[in-house]
Amino acid sequence: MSGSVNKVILVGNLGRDPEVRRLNSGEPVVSLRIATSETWKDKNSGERKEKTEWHSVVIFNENLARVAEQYLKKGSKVYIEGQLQTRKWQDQSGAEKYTTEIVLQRFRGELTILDSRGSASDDHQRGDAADQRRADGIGSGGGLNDLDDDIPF
Amino acid sequence: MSGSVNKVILVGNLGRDPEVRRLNSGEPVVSLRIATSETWKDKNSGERKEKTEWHSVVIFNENLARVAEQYLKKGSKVYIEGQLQTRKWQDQSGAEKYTTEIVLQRFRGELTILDSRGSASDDHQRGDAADQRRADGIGSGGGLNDLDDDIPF
Amino acid sequence: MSGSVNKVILVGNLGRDPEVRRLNSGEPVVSLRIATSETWKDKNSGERKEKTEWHSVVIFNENLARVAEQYLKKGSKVYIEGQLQTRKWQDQSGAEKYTTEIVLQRFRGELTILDSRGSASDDHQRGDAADQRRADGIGSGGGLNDLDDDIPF
Amino acid sequence: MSGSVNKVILVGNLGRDPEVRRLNSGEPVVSLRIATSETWKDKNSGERKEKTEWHSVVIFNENLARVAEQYLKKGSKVYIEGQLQTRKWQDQSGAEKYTTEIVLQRFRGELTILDSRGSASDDHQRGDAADQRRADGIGSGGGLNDLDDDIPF
DNA sequence: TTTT
DNA sequence: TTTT
Repeated sequence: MSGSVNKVILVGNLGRDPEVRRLNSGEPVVSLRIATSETWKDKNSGERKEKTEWHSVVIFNENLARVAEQYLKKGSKVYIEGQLQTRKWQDQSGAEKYTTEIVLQRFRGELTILDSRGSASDDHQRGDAADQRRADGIGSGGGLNDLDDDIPF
Repeated sequence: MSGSVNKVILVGNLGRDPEVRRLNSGEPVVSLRIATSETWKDKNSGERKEKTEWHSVVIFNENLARVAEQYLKKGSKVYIEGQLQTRKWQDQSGAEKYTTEIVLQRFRGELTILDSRGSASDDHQRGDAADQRRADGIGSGGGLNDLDDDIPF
Repeated sequence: MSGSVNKVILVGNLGRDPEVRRLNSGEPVVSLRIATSETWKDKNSGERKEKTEWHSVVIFNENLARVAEQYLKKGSKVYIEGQLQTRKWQDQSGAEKYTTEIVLQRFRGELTILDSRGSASDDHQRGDAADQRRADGIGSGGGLNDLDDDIPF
Repeated sequence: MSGSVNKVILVGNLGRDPEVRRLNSGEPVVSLRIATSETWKDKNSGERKEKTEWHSVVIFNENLARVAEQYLKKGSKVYIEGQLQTRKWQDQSGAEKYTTEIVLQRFRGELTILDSRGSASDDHQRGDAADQRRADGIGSGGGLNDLDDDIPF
């Protein structure tokens, strides 16, 4: 159809470390599990309530997949832009299932890291400045190198 | 979690007429089935290809539900803004299923009619100017009345 | 700054035909003037009111510039995605002026044509099917050709 | 015009503390100055470059204005959703000027605080957990009170 | 199941 | 004027 738009914008936190698969071509495909949540105060009880929604994100965009692999981990806060896609599959019993994912296709979508720590629940979180510069993708010093051209943030 | 965003933006066409349920309170809840699609030219075969994605939209926002009920029908083109929500349910065999929908909560979301054919809930779609003005929500003449205050487009 | 987003989404109509300039490289740069408007009913007078906002859009994205040049004209309805940019300039008297535009940079932004007529106020609007297919970018028949690979809708 | 959308989405940092004016009605109107920026590596020189864009945001939405007043300050990172609006005015010499702003109208727009330092209107930014919970709008303990119902994050 |  |  001409004239259609299919866009999802999420700001949320990773519930676990990114999962990386490789295509036959060697390109990484990264899956993220992202939580968004809303809080409100119940009109009746006066209690503060919270509802969390979990989103499955799949990154085929090669540059963004590499950024996700290198810089994201459990707890990271990200801005994500992708499109909705529903896949049909069969579980082990042969039952039909549908899964809806936010997909960042090749050359499409956006990913922006919103925290400068890079991590929340990491045991080994180093806080030194060099590490920080790497995590923010602005390190031009030694080491980041071939990824450096593509860092989109 | 503080600081999260969960937003879907769709521009697409209705695959069928809106479905209207009533809450116990009498408020309408409208379900839409919306198609978005992409076309591209296959690099190898040179063929033009198309992939259509179907989206389930549920409108709890009362004003927008009434607009959807009155003005949308199969084929209508709309701009929709809502949030992702995944529901768990059981089919008749007791198997667990998940369905992801774009939800327009009470007082939230947006719906804008993008074609000017518009007017629905009507077997006799007239093309006259008055009808058009109603379909565009700018009719101030007789008849539209109590909905008139709320028309969001 | 790491972690920033600058995004504008417009759905509106062209107030005049696109203006096309050429860079030294020969690439087209297309400027659009787009109207969005809101209508509401005045609480006191009960009158229906309307306010129109005009937006200046500049398309550096080469593929989208060519689509705009070929398919858009006064009255066309479009979905546009770009970023805000404010330019400082001097008028003939030397006074400082600022202009804020929605810019679609090279390889960035989106443009989707939302009407299938392509035009509103054209004297020569042909309505034949072939013309229609071209206007919607899905014509694979004769003539569209070298643009055909890039048509983004 | 029916069927239009005018939406701006920003993620950026405040360049200075919010400015608060009061309407005759006593409602606060808050102005923000927000920076977004892009960095890239120059193809030729290999240098890392950065371009910052500054945005003027005006919040008429009463709840969001109060949140901005209470929780934002220079350096805060926010997600903002509003609409473009261009105002004409005259400088002291009588020259015509235009200013384009991102406006959050009454009952419209969104504001989400993205950093957890957050808490403002306070010279003594404490880092304790209770303070953090308030800054994140999830504090249900004593003290936040009348704003508490409206906190949108 | 839409639209082109 | 921010942020990295």
